[in-house]
Amino acid sequence: MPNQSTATYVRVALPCPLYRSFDYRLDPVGGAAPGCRVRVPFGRRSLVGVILESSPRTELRADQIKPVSEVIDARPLLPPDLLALLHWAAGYYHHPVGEVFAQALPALLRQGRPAAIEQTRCWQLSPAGRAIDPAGLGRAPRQAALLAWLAGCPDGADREQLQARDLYRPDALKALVAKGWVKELTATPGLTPPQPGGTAPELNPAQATAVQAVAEHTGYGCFLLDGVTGSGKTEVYIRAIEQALAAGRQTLLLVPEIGLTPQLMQRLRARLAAPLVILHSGLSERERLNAWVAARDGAARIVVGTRSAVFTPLPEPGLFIVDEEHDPSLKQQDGFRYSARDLLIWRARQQDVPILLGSATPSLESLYNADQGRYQRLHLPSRAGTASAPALKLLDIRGQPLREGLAEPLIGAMHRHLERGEQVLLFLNRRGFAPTLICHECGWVAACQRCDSHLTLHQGRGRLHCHHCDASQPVPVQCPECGSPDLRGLGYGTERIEQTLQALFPGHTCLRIDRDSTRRKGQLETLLERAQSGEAQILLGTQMLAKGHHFPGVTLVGILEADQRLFSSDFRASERLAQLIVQVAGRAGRAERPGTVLIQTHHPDHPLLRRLVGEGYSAFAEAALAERRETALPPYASLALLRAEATGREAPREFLEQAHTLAQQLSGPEIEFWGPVPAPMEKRAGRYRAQLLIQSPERAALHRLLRHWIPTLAESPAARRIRWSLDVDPVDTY
DNA sequence: AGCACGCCGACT
DNA sequence: GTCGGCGTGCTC
Repeated sequence: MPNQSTATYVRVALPCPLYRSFDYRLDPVGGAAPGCRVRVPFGRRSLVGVILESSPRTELRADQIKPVSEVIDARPLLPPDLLALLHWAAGYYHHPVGEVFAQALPALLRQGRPAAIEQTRCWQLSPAGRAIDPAGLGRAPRQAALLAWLAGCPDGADREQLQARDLYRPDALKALVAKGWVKELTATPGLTPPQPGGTAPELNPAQATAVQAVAEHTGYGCFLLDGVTGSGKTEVYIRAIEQALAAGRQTLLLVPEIGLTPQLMQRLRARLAAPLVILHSGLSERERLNAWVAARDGAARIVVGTRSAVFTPLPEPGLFIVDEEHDPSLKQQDGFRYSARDLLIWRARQQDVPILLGSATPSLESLYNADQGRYQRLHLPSRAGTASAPALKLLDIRGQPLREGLAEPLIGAMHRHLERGEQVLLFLNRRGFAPTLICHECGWVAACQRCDSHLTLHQGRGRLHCHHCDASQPVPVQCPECGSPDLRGLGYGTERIEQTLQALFPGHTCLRIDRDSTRRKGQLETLLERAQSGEAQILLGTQMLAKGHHFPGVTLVGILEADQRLFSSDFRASERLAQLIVQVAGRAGRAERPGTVLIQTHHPDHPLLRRLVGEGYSAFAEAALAERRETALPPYASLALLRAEATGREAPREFLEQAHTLAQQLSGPEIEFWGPVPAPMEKRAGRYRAQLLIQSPERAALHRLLRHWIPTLAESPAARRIRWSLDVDPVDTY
């Protein structure tokens, strides 16, 4: 080999909030390529970083440079395409490059552990064990508990999983193995073996067209798959994944929250005969590392994960999918505030791979991009099985008598549907009994000490709770101001409506599904099962009920409060409300029995609401986009939001004022500033928050400003005294 | 972020 | 007389 260039210096991304990388000398001259991890001295510490590039030269003097203490990876941990993605993301979101890298890696890799799958012992119920009733093991409660738990783990459970539930008892396990009820095996947890068995339904013409469009496409292309719940998006995903598998390619599927989509996971597992790994927040660090390595080495052919899975390296990518692309949880809401959807689109273009964005209620951004011809729109018009979508109706409750929050026409409709043996779903996005506790004598209201908010009365637990900071206290027996015992709950939460429903419909079972009623593990599943079996006829719930689960027996949906979101200060509020209404509506009905959706409102003349109800989501989106154009808001302008918070009220404002002054010097007339203003809820969890909105019709101009402004800001003394962050393309403004 | 250095209040 | 408060400086 002639003249092999020997890189002597490496540029390293280190996990610290600094907007630059650091150069080190690589002493035993030799191979450490970009993407390898190194351990380096940093100040008085030793850190693990990732090599960004290597070079035979450096601009630093010899005495300014330290040697790499250890090269951790002989071969790059991260492939060049992922380095490029992370580098680009750091630039686009104006976030320190080392922190971006740190976020992208599983914790064990961040700590310098080897990128290797660790086989672990795991325990699985044997067929004999399956026949045993754990309740019969009265004198061996530990063994009984293990049997009961393992019955729910078809793939077995390893030590870490058992320990997490305080079930790990070596003696008990040994005894169960000796009895032949449990098998001990060595396995790679996480890499689920293929076990297909589901049958493929026939595609309707729209589905077939969609699958064909993706299959015939070579290279990058972005497809917006838009169709109501039940129109068969999942089937399109499955067929497209099958095509990718057949071509020897991997698929990456992003979902908003895995815990909320067990039905999707079941279907994928039942249909796809290829190793599949899942990446989500519930995994142990070992499970996460195993899944990551399986994906990177190509052993996993399908990767399903929540937003951070966008950073999973794939040697043979063939298809990217973002399910529920409009969902705000695809955007990280603290620290490195990236949009997993937007990053995956960038990655698709860079890796020349088709990407499918699916939603029954596409984001206005995506609809706009489709209109502009940047995305190809694939429309699934009707529910598979050719039934009409549920009819939406506004229920004008102005001046109407309400029975504990329910209008008479809604109660009447509920009676009619229940009498026909059908189910009813009520949606109220507010848990607890009442959002306010007020003294009937003097008007005193129970307020949170740490937030600008009222405490919510939770009658079941006899406590007052703050839904913003999680503070909790017992309900006072008398007013702390005037001593009156007459304290009353004002307004309605799910707990209270549940009580009302039990009184109004004594012959029917009501299930309340919210964060309070599903706190314990497995409770959500139990409740959903009781709902789907028809054991309960009335389902009442919050946001939790709006995602993922379909209730074919439900023919009437009531949305109890739509109004608060109509007049929110957040410019995305009406988009969110429309998405929520359509998503909730989509929970109901089946082919032969389309549902009805009644929306209680004090504003039946609200133009966007009327548009949604009268003409559907697309028409709503068109009107909402026109409004965005007039007000120069996304997607017709680019936004960034600088947030600041501190324990004092003044410090965040002062920091933002300084930042504002600096930014005005750095920018031209094409940039507009709004603020600094206090956040809509200024005090939250004991901290005062303020924000400065930066707006520009030109994305490039906005980014030119941010590129100079943010690193300068980070070094300013004021920045040390407060907590601050930059949100590029914010999804909400509080 | 960490971690050290550095100069001012209440404690053995 | 010290222990320790957090301001501020630096990290190849």
